[in-house]
Amino acid sequence: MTTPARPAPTIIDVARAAGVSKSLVSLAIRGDAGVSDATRTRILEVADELGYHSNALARGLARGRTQMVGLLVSDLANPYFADVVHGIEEDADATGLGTIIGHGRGSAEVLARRLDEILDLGVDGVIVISAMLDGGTLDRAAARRPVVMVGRPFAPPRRVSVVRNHDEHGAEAAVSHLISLGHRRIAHLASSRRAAATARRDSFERTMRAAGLAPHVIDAGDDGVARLLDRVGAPDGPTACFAGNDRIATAVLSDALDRGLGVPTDLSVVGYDNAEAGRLVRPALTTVEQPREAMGREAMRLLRARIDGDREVAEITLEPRLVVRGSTGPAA
Amino acid sequence: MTTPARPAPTIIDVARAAGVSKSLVSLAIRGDAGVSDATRTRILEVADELGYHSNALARGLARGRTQMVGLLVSDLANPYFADVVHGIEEDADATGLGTIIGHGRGSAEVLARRLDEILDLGVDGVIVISAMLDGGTLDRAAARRPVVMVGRPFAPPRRVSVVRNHDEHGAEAAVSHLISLGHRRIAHLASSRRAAATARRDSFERTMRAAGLAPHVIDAGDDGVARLLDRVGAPDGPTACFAGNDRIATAVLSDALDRGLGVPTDLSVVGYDNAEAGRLVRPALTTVEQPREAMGREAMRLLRARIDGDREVAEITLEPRLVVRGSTGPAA
DNA sequence: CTGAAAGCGCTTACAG
DNA sequence: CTGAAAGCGCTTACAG
Repeated sequence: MTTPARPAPTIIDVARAAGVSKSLVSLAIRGDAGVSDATRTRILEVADELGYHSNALARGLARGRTQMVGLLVSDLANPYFADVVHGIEEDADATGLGTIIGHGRGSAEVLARRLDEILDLGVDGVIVISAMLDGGTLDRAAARRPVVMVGRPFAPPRRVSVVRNHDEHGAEAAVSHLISLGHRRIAHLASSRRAAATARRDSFERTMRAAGLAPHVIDAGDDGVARLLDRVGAPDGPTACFAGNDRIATAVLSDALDRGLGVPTDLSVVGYDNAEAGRLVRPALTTVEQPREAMGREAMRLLRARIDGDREVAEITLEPRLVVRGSTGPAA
Repeated sequence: MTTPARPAPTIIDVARAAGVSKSLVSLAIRGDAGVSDATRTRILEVADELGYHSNALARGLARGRTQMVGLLVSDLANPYFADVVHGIEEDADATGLGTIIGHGRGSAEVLARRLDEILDLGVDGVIVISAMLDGGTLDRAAARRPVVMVGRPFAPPRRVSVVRNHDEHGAEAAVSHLISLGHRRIAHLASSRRAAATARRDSFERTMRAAGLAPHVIDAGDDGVARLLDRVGAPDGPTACFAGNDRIATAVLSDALDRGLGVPTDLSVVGYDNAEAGRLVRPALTTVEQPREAMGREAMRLLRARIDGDREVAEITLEPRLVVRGSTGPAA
């Protein structure tokens, strides 16, 4: 029916209606001391009646600060992001900062574009929850505003603070758990070539060798799950599998059950991430949990410090923990 | 090391460096005709060298348009949103609009706050992917900018366009499927008291009665799943269950298996939403799929029309479809 | 405690 | 094809 035709009331309309100058309205609305209580109350009432909303564009332009931070995520569907964002927003809410989210839809190119758009919008800082962006892109962003990354870059760009989990410790915990259950032929399904995946893989190999066992690594892409399952039950086949993330681990679980293999009787399975799906499947998934909300909170702390003028670039590594459920059991 | 100390170059810096007036720079950057190719090229080169970025705040303030739309979601972790957002962004990308996402974290109050923040930021329109917001809040937003809602409100606010799926048809398809498999004692686990849930429940009851069967409805909250499973196997106990959404359906599945019940031998289960988890669990979940990406695209189409001055408020209902998997089978 | 003035970085008619 | 000027809605010293 109606379009938002009527132009939005401005500070001038409020000033006129309240019979004061526009600077006074500005002060009153921002809660500045030095405006009498009576006047402030009256001005706020008038503003409310008129349906006045402060124009954030004009405010940001005049102040050079928007009190907004941008959150860049590469993939909304991945629940990992939801938890990190939760941690970030808890801190942001408590410190009076607004958050807007930009979404890369799984593409580094789209993500970089969103990053630019959000910087153009004048946010006071940015948290990139993704390891997708290359160093150059991150560094160019960091030249404009403070940038914190949650995740694990290959080489931390000079001007970007990083919050990540200790992938080596997480992988070690997963593999040690399997070894302590008596498994000796353990395969690793590597998730990707990114830094976190590489660290988990390296740690898998080190932990196996330290126990005097031969590490066996399979690339998860290109039918890796099928190739793994083909060998289960063979004389020298694996009795356990450490998957690079929960998505792969749940695929192993589903496909194993579809083949009539028992989990954990024929194959023990460990994932990484503690995704929600791992709690729903049966047997429920043993996995490594990153402290996602804590990572978000730390990232926001670092960003606030940078926004407030701290020049220090930091790197924070948080400890993951093993969550044991039904998908792992004693070796046959 | 370095802070983003150096103030960002403006159109004036570019003008000076290129030896032209600042209005000319503005025209050249926006690709206005009426600037010679040679001049435009030179100006763009200079802008690039200087690392110039157009200030979206200033641009938006001057033009009254930001070419940005706001997307409000109540819960990032729910994959339903990711697909709707995907559809929206496909259209937005193709039509040159940017998108920023505001996140309600499961709270109507937080969501309403984000909605305000994003409107203050001067977006050209808003898509609310949630049925959480009350009519008053939506209507107040619609008084400021065009608003489209994806989901099902109880009473569509006068000024808000709506895109939703046909819950009645979806529920009917689910129940008819069970009836055609020979089930006669079918229970419905109602998910909430919201409009979509109510529509599914009503349709369940109508479909059952039309088939001469007695509808049995259980509130999913408050241990509803346990109360349902307690009765499975009893002489007059249910042999099938239509859950109001996939989250509930997968809980039924997990809990049934934990109790040693067979699915679908002892109990057939149907969900609603086609969430990813339903594909991962075993048996995989039979469910009703909403055309989520299409709903997003339609919402964006409606919003663009409104932004371009169309005053028509529309309501679009898309058809869901049944996805049959392993969790449903013939009645014993 | 209050008001007039300049400025944030851009766009947009309007003259040349 | 190019330049000077006003204005978008706010904030911020600066005088009173």
